[in-house]
Amino acid sequence: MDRTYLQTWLRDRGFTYSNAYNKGKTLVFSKVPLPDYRADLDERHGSTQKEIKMSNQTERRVEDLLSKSKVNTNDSASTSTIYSRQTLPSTPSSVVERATDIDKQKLSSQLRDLQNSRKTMASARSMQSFRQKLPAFNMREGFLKAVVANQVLVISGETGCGKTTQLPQFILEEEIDNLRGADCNIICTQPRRISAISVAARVAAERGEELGETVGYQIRLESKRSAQTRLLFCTTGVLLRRLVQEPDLVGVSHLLVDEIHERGMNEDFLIIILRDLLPRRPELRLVLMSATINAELFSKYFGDAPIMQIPGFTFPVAELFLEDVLEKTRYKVKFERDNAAGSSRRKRISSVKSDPLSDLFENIDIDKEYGNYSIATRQSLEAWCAAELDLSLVENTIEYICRYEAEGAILVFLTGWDEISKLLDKIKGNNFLGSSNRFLLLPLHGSMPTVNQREIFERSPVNMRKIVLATNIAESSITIDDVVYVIDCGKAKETSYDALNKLACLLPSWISKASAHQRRGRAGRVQPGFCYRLYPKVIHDAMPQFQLPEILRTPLQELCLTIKSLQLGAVSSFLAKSLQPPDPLSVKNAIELLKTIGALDDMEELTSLGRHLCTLPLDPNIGKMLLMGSVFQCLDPVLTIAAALAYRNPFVLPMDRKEEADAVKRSFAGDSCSDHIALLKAFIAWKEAKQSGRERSFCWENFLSPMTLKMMDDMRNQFFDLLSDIGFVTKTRTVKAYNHYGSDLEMVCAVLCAGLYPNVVQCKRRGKRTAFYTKDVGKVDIHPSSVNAFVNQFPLPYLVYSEKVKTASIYVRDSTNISDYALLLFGGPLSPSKTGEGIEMLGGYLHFSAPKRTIELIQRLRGELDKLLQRKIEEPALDMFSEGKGVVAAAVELLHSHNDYR
DNA sequence: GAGCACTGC
Repeated sequence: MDRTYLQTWLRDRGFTYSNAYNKGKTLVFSKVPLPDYRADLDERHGSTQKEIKMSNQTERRVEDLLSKSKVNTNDSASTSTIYSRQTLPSTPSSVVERATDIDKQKLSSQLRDLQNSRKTMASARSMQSFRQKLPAFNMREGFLKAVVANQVLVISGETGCGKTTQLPQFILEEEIDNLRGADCNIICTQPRRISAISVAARVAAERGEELGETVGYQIRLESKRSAQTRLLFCTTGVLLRRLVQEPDLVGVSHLLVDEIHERGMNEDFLIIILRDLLPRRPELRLVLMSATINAELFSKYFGDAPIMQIPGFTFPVAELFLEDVLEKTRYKVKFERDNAAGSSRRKRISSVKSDPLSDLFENIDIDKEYGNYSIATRQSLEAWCAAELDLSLVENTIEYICRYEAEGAILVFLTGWDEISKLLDKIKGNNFLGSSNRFLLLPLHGSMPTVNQREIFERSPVNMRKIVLATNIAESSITIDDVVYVIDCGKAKETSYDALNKLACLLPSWISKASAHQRRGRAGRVQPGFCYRLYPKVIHDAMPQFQLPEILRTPLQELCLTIKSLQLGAVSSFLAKSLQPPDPLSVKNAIELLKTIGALDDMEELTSLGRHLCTLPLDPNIGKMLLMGSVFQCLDPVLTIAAALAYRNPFVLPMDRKEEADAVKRSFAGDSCSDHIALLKAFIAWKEAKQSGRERSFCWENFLSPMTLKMMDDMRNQFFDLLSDIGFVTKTRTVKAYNHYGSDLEMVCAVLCAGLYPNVVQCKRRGKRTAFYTKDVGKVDIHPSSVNAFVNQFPLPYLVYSEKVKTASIYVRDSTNISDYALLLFGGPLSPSKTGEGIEMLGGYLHFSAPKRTIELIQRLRGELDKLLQRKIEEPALDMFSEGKGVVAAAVELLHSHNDYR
């Protein structure tokens, strides 16, 4: 049965697809119903009503300001005259395209002469002998013939076969040899920035040339390429952006898409576009590169395109499962204390939160299944709990390797920060390692400051064993060459998207077989290795073959916007062409959100705002925040906040000093009750420190990542350039020219509200504390890392947030406390209340009441503000502050007048 | 009272 069909079928019946597992050859689904948070929403907080109290003085001032200014609706400037469709200027034709045929012939022979002369160099010959050892080398002729004969080719090859560095290079050499050098334009996409750079550098070195000559790379905000560049390695995201301007990829002769087996969203999306593009570009050659594991899927998708297999080359890795590890190490698993008193595994099933794979094991008759193993091992298997990781078991396995096995680094795969931290403490506490200079114990996590430390990659000195405690980051992003022992706990935290509750989840779950294979391979890069799997073989055999593709695990608003901007037709019918189409409910949620923020109209067509948002490489909400920041003259802070939200949080999480780190973050936030303001202040302080040459110590003392801050700074510049491309700012002026309200935190928070809407939380007083509610899921908690965590009473009645994630509970991660007026003036559209004289927002979820006069005044101001904004969106160059001075001033007046909610 | 991982003209 088709998995997608099943997924929908299950969803409709309240089950989740992620509960699926393999039992023999059939897919089994456990009956864990999906909670529906919407169930009793009305009962819990539908009746709340916020009363707006506006002082007479404020009312008069607002009236006064408003009466002085009237925004004209400029009917003549219709949308179509400004944006007559996506008629973006076509890419400037490259040097090659402009060249005459004679020039081209000349260039082609120059390229060939250069290539030939480099082949004879001594360094090139040693490179050549290295290349000849790669399994891909023997496939050269067959591969090149297949590329000529087939428009689409699927290459499957394991790590170490050399497909990424060799195949694009073969094409390049062949084209240049045959005097087609001037005409060829090869692009090879990589999912990650680092691999795009390192692969390009490797290929350039193999060809004996500088990076940026015939071989170059391009990633966001960074490129090394020239007019001579014939082979470009770029991230998939860069190619997708290029497609917006150049839907037919004119001038590209060969396109290679690498790592498609990972099923990233960008790659899955690109593949749909390419399948449609191929008939329009019959001479374009497409090579899809995948791990062996699912090559057929892609071949089928492209009408049974031929598959070529390249054998891999890694050293053999011996594999031990839990039962073997127990037998070998003699470790005794202890029953959990709660269950100790004569309880059996059966009882545990009902008491511990479980999953199908864990249940599968819990239901096995140990004595029958493991008859060949010792009694001690069987007792341990009986006591072993699949649902929770036994850190002592991990520690013991490390100790065993250190004591009895030959030298070589150990890599331990764990699920997250907490496990890494606890295990580190445990090992340090037990001190089994003896003399500390014989071991190097390193935590490795994306948000830990150790991520960029050299010692992780460098070979540790002789007689010193390196032990790395890592998350999934070590599975593909970071490669540690000298690993000989891998310890795999079999789980990873995985994002999923619960479309029913519009909720992103981040929960630990069993990895796929493909992932387990990849983890094992990490032990065989330099010599034969060992993989200790801390879970039984029966669980491994029942693991799903692959992880669910990203397109089925993520909210889709940004993807939907891109589909509209590429003019690929109706979103749902386009996505239905996907390798595995997403849940229609996810698509519906995304479209609804885009309508809510005003990017799509009722007909699902792009609005003026939507067209602007397409040009920004950002999530639509953050893009809107950026536009509103430029419109309302607080560009500087909004550039920073948008960059942090789009990239990553610059605060690092050191393991031993987390209280200090929290305190620093709070001090940046001051009394703003805002994580976004904390980010902003930290960035400003970093800039100052950098100017006075104190960057390093500043970052260290304030728990900030210099690399992230640098990236944010670069992204700010990119955003400014993009805003100037669409006319919201003028390139000759600086950010300061658009920053009149940049220091006005009320205004900045109002713009945050405009961008983050409809991510609104109601703060409700419950005695001395505050409870938090959202429309979609009801009660939520403030994430403990937020500056707003453990605040008992807030000055203002609402929070806006950038992310809501279900982990241990449903958490709002980064939030900002905002007033009623911010919401009324900058939130979603207002509608008259169904019940009385008030106004409503978010389909009646938020309800405001006030005297008729006040309501009318707010509605009038909001109406004028909307008109002004609409004009600005359609005529970005409009000077709002001469046109709508009074309106903006009235809004500012109101934002500053909010009555204290406490 | 807790933080999988990537990425963008």
